[in-house]
Amino acid sequence: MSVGIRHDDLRRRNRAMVIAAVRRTPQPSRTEIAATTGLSHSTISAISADLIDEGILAESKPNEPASLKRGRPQVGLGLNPEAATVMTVVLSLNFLSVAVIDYAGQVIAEEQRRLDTLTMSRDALIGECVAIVRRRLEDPDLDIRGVARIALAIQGITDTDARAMLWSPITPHTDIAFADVLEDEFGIPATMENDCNMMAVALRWRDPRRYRDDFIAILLSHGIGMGLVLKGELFSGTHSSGGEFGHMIHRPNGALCRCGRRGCVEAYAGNYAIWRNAREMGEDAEPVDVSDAEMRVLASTARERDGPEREAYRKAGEALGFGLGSLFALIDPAPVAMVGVSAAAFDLIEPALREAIAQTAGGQHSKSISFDTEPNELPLIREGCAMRALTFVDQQIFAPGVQARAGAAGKNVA
Amino acid sequence: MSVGIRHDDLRRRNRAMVIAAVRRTPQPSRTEIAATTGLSHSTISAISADLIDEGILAESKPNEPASLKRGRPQVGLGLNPEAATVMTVVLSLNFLSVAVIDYAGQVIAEEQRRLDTLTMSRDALIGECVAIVRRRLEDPDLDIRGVARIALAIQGITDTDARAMLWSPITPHTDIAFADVLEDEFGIPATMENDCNMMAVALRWRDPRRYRDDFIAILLSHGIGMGLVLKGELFSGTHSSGGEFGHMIHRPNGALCRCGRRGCVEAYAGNYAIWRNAREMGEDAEPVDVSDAEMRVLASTARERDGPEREAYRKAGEALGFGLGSLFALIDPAPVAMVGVSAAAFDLIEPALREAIAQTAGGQHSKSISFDTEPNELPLIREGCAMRALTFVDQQIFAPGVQARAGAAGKNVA
DNA sequence: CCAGTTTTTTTCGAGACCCGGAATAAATAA
DNA sequence: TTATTTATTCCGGGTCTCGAAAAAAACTGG
Repeated sequence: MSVGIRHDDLRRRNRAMVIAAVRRTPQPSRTEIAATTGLSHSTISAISADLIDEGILAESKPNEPASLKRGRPQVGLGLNPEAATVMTVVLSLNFLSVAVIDYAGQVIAEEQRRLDTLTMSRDALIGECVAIVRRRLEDPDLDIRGVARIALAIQGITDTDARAMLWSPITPHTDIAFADVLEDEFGIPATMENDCNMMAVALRWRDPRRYRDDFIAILLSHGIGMGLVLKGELFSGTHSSGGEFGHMIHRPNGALCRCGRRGCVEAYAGNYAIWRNAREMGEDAEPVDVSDAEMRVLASTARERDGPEREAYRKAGEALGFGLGSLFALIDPAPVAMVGVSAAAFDLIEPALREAIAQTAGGQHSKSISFDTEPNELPLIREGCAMRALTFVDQQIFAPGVQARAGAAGKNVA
Repeated sequence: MSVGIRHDDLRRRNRAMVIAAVRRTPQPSRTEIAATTGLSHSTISAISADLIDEGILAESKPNEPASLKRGRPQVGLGLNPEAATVMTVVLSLNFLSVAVIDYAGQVIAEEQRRLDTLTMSRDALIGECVAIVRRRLEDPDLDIRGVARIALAIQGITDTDARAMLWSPITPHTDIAFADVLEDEFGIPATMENDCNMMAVALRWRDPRRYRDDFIAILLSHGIGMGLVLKGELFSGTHSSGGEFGHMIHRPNGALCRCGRRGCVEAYAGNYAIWRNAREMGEDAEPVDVSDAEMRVLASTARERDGPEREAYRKAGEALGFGLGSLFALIDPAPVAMVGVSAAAFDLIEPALREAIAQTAGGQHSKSISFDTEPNELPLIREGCAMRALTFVDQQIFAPGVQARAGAAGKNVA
């Protein structure tokens, strides 16, 4: 049941909109902001004066007088880097990394650590996360007046409220409320995000032209994950982070998947699936970890000669193609970004993928569907987390009067 | 790029909210409205006074003084039936039906017609629609001061802007901009809706408890269609009405589908698919029309004895189950309503469906997924159209200041 | 170099809206 | 009849946005 707009909401929303406009565009002038938001010049003037007073925005120095135009030169507004700080925590297989980011989005400190996530106890895993955050918070080199928000990303399924990890391939433990743990420990609002969703968020900030309102980010790694932006909003399931593209059914009762079921897309296109097909181990072979280096060797072998390696990539392409076809039947085609180590082998995957997709209802214009590749997922995930945390700060801290707690409240704007 | 909230938007939105509150609840008092919208009593009082002045709302007579409570009795507000009129046009296989609905949602006139949609020329089909609308508009018995909006529903794919039918199984013609045709002809705003989406809208109005924020309506008829509500909003594709559940891939290179491709869910669960399996005609048999009566006979045969009929329903259940499993992998499980003639045979479908869904990632709690059945789709579609048209009137006509044109503007609130 | 032109930004007054609290209205209970 | 309770309206105050006008800050050109 949607709620009425109270009078004081008005200013709050318009403030948030101004901040968002400044974050989106490099150095917008007040006039530009007025144009994009549709508000009057006077309003923008008043709001930006407030924001500058509060130290959230700053006028940029007229260092570039390359105006060339006639009238009064417009003065650009920028985010004040010192207005706030956020922290990102990315937890992936055997790897934990945190970064401290200033309000303008620059990394000001980071730390990375290898650990054995698969065998660690639940408490040890949580403990490592808490410890690494604490080390960054207490770093004497840094004058962190206060971290305003922490965004964690993990490979796996998270809940809709962005509080907890429900299930993850990197650890045998389930239902860990990381967000609550960090909030209780440090008193800083935190959210728990899905890695592929963060990839999608990052892609949108990196290239808003290509990744605007509707697009798909697919992680081709050990498992297959997806982040989906529809109508400008990050898509999530009704209870969980959803978008488990890798576990759509490709062939009923087909190959054994890491999730224990059969016939999932991942059971044909995940690293372990490509590996066992290339080694002709059979579709029921127990999923094993394959290093990125091994996958790269596999890909070059497949490029060199026609053999089981090439066939394995073909099968992966087929599974991805039919899966995408089914997805497109539901949401219509959209630009796709392939991310992760197997994205570097997309040349081996693409032919079979396109052939499969052309046989589906969603693939009617399969020629026009465009794919982009990005072999390295980690930087994307970190960037996405940073933007997500900063966006929360924009909306909640600097546009006061709204209840905190992420997820439901914050309308998943990517 | 979202736009700022201007000062005059505020009243407009809050007016729309009050109207929505009155439409949702039977006879809410001003106090109740204040509670549900979160606005103050004074504001609600002012807005409702305006709306009553304008003839949009009306105070209900205190015909039921069954107050039982102590203080001043609350006076209920209701929609003034004469405030406006809308028209629904439902176009299905060989059948055209229109209804005139008052502002309170009561049918005040209707007309139905059989026609041979499959063989009609494009112009004849459009002509019939225009003619039947014209007859209702010019009906001398009716004092229609003006129809404020027309909602058309058609079986098939429509575009995101709700202007045109892109493809439909009921006619060989494609890309008919019905909404534009009617707007040009009568000067009344019109939208073109997908039949299954309207089913979902209607279900939500009929039973808001069960069908609240997330649910699925599946049409089991000649073809398989779906209407999907996620997070309280009607789901649509990026370009088309989307949600083509029937054309998700069940078995790559499997049975021949009406759409010309192979292995779609519909090729196992559509009426024609069940029919050809029951008759053991093979999966490549050309799809044929099967009457509802014939399907009912088939279902009772399947109930009586174990044979190809029962096996056909089992296969349908399996396809629907794996399809739902894939869908649930993407959106998480949600309540499902099965609508249409084969919903009456859901007892034959359900066992295989549940078995299949249990083998998928989305079906983890398959026991708890609840199915409801409704054998008759037409009344649902009509109701959905009526509510859709009325909601548009609520938002656009009576809360002025917003650009007309449906689709994009009107945020698909179900 | 200074007045005119152009463009951006700020200022100011007016109007609209919402809110809280007080006042009023309309019923029941005693 | 009076007290009590609940619903609705009225009123004063505060805040917001807007449009128009003024001010600011450049450039242009004689």
